[in-house]
Amino acid sequence: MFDKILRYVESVEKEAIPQLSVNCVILGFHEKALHVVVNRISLDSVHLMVLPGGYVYQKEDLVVAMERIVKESTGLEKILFKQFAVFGKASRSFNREFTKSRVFKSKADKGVLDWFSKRFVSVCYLALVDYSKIELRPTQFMDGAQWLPVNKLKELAMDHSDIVKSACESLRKEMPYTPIASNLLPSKFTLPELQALVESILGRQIDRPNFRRKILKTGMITKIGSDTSNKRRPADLYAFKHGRKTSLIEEYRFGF
Amino acid sequence: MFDKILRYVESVEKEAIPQLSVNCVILGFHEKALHVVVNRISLDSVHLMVLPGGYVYQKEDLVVAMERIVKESTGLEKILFKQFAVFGKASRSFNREFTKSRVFKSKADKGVLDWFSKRFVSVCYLALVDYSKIELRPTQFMDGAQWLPVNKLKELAMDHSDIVKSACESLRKEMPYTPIASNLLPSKFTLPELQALVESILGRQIDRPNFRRKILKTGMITKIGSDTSNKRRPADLYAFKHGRKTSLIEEYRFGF
DNA sequence: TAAAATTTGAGTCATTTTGACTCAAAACTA
DNA sequence: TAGTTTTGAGTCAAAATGACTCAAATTTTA
Repeated sequence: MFDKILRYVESVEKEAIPQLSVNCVILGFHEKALHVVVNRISLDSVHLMVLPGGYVYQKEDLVVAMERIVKESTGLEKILFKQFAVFGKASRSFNREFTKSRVFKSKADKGVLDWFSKRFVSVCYLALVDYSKIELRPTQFMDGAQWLPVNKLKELAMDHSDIVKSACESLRKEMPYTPIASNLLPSKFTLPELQALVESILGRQIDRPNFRRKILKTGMITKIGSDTSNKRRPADLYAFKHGRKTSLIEEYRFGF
Repeated sequence: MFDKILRYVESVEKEAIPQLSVNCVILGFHEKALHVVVNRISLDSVHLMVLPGGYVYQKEDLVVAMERIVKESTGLEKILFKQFAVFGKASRSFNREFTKSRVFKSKADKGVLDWFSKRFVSVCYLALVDYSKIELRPTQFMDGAQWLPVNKLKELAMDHSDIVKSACESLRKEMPYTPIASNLLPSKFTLPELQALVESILGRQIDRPNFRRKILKTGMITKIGSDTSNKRRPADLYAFKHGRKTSLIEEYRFGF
């Protein structure tokens, strides 16, 4: 069991930059809450919750590695992303996860222990995707990715919980400058939906009439029809004027 | 000549994370312009202009490596810094600098060529320092660091010019949220001095009376006396209320 | 030595933006 | 049909903004 993984890891390592990894905080918006894609690694009865990530191949651009990793987990290409942090403490390895587990203790051979003790520097990206367009894919040695709401996030392995926190911080900071939301919503949406998204990113409530006034004045969205609705009074439908973005460009300024 | 360098590099490499480097964009403010610290590597008659940088040792935190590099070039500790980008294209090496130079072509042995062809992923930090407190130090194999104004920057080696540009972009974005300036100015300064700094970061002029009004309303600075002056009407002296910062915390909000 | 020029500090004012509201319309509920 | 919920539209006082003018303090120059 461990042998198989170890052989796989070692074969990948040969073509990759050693001790360097990419981790992706893939964020989507669902039921009025930000969600993040988390993978579960199962080794016998031990389960590690980790962010999607991996090595960077020698002949692969860093960004291409990131896009490959996002595609592996979500199937999506041409996503909006941002490099927001690098985690690189000297003590940064899976060693703690390894040694605190009895299963690892008993069954592990030296090779696995070595790999789990290896120091990694991780370049972290956040990726914003349309929740409704995703079909999560199990990847090799991962028994299924899943969406978890970021605010009620369980403990992830190593420092991956910190990475998610840092990603949300970064998103919140970027918010006032960019039409970020266009990548987290379906192409057609209502103002209340957009407001719920902005509120969940900023982490605070916004007065509804004021939100409407401000967001419309930026000129970043256009009304494209009515209705769709389900409950109560039908809401107007809007779309971002320039569609989805794949890079963060300062175009509009607004602050809440 | 090359042998000596090669032996040095190889000895460092053994204790360091391979193919990973840290580069620092050390910024200071002088004569109404942002300046950046640049090192000159001389190998025979070939001169490379590069940003201060280096390896990360296996037992060294990433941030500690960055601080070590800044200290090597400027002598300063406890500086304000920010990780702002990672440069990691697959083609990223000094190979071009190597092959385009006749001196390298004729004299180089295989070891040097190999090192210069090695792909590096560089984690980039910007560091904000008080220009007046710096004494630039020559480091090993570097014949002297120097301050260069960022807007009339000559071509640096590899992609280091792009790194500087990216750093300035990042600084401009951070500006409205943080008392950044406190680390780029002497502890006592006049409002016109502060304004010149802010203008050089934002890259545009600001109305003087309006600047005064806004900056005072944030409450981040206090008047601590008069005069010092040199020319014309003496200006009031100010200091940042909470001194210098070593981390970027959102405390004040203002936008120009 | 007085007038001019330069730099800094202080103030005005119309316009815009903001934040906290109310109110009505359109649907569903019961 | 009355009540509830959700969305869209509007009001209004206070604050912020941008474009100004003007006076004070100093040096320059004539």
